[in-house]
Amino acid sequence: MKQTAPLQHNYHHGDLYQSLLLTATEMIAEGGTESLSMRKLADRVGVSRTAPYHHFKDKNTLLCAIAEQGFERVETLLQEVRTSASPEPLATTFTQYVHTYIALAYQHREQYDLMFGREIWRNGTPTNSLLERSRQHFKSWLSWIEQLCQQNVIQTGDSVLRTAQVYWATLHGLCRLLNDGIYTEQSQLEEMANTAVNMMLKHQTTA
Amino acid sequence: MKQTAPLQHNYHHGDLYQSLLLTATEMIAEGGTESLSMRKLADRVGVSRTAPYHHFKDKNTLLCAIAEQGFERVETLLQEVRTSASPEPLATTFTQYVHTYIALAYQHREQYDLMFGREIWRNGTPTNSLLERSRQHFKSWLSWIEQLCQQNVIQTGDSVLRTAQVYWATLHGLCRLLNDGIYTEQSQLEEMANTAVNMMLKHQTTA
DNA sequence: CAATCAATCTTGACAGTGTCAAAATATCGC
DNA sequence: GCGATATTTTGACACTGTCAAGATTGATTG
Repeated sequence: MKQTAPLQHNYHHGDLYQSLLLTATEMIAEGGTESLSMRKLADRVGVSRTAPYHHFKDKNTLLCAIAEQGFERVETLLQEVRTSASPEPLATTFTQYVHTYIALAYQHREQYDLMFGREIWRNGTPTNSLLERSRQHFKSWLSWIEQLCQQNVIQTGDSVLRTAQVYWATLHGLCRLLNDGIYTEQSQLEEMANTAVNMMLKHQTTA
Repeated sequence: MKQTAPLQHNYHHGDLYQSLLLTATEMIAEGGTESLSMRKLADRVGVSRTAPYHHFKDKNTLLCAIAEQGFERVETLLQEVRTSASPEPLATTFTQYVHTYIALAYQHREQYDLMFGREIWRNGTPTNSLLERSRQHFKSWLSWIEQLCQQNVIQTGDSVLRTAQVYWATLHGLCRLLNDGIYTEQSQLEEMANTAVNMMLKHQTTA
């Protein structure tokens, strides 16, 4: 509420909340979720072990906040792609999105793992805020697939919902396969993305 | 080497190796990888904390052994399906395999997560034995996809390798989506599997 | 300005983890 | 039975998340 408060050190540390979020994201990017301990984080930020607990109830809550930012990023990407009045045909736009999505997941692999990993969704408890944002993102995706179906870019005999689920699963599966380094490497990324797009767009085509 | 040794307690404990493997698998099935600690495992088997370390160098090694058994299971499934001289058309066989695979992944969800999760593939170090077996399984999958391509059950303009990778990614993505409880529930499993199969089999069909 | 109150941060503590080193024990080949 | 070897145990260490109690700081009110 106070906007005129002097920046920096308006309290003990300043904006510790943001500082924690930022540093934690860095640490995760460097060495994954496991390399992030609340104690090391506090150390790196320069506060005592338990200081973070006044800004994040849990380690889980902190992780949820980071995951949430990841969802914001992909949501932004999706919206940008959808609203960009590109002269390209919609199929091309879709293809580009797939490539960008996979590239993004690879670029922020650790955060991506966090977004969909068991750390939050199985062990931990997703924050309401995170739940909402992730659901909203899937709705955006669903809505786009619906549009693509209506405009005959995607032709499927199955329901839009199922199609959206399976298509996203394909995308997600590719990302995991890549991120986990199983059966493949990043160099094959482009080709695999193209193959995936072919599979999706030519799904039940009659010509 | 000794086959005639009296069963049970031929040493301190008996066949501790197998006992550990079995109990650990149980514990994982019950509460996931995180609920398995070396100490609790030792407790449950009835030995001291560090006894397991004479049979498994690491917790990592133990986990790899469990994951390996998972790969053995799916490999067995794949071989059975392929060699069963079914009167059904190959497309039907493929569809059945997809359903069974997903069902299996769901039934042994924690073990499945272990097989492909970051616990082993990122944090830990996959055992040579595990590496080999997982690679061999992908080869089997690749070989099947190749066969299906040759017999025109799958029609794709892309390379067999890329097709196999993307198809497996789709399958895997579905399993994760399901296992992690993101965007979907098990009740939608059948339909989603069908949608996925449709997408794969009608990939670039001309009729 | 002084006093109160709440927000923030620190120190101490606890139970839990993986795993190494050294000591104890049991089994087997001779 | 003896010595070697495989197996198990006890003790210890550094690390984790997080709770409770106390100390410090900032904002608020009189």
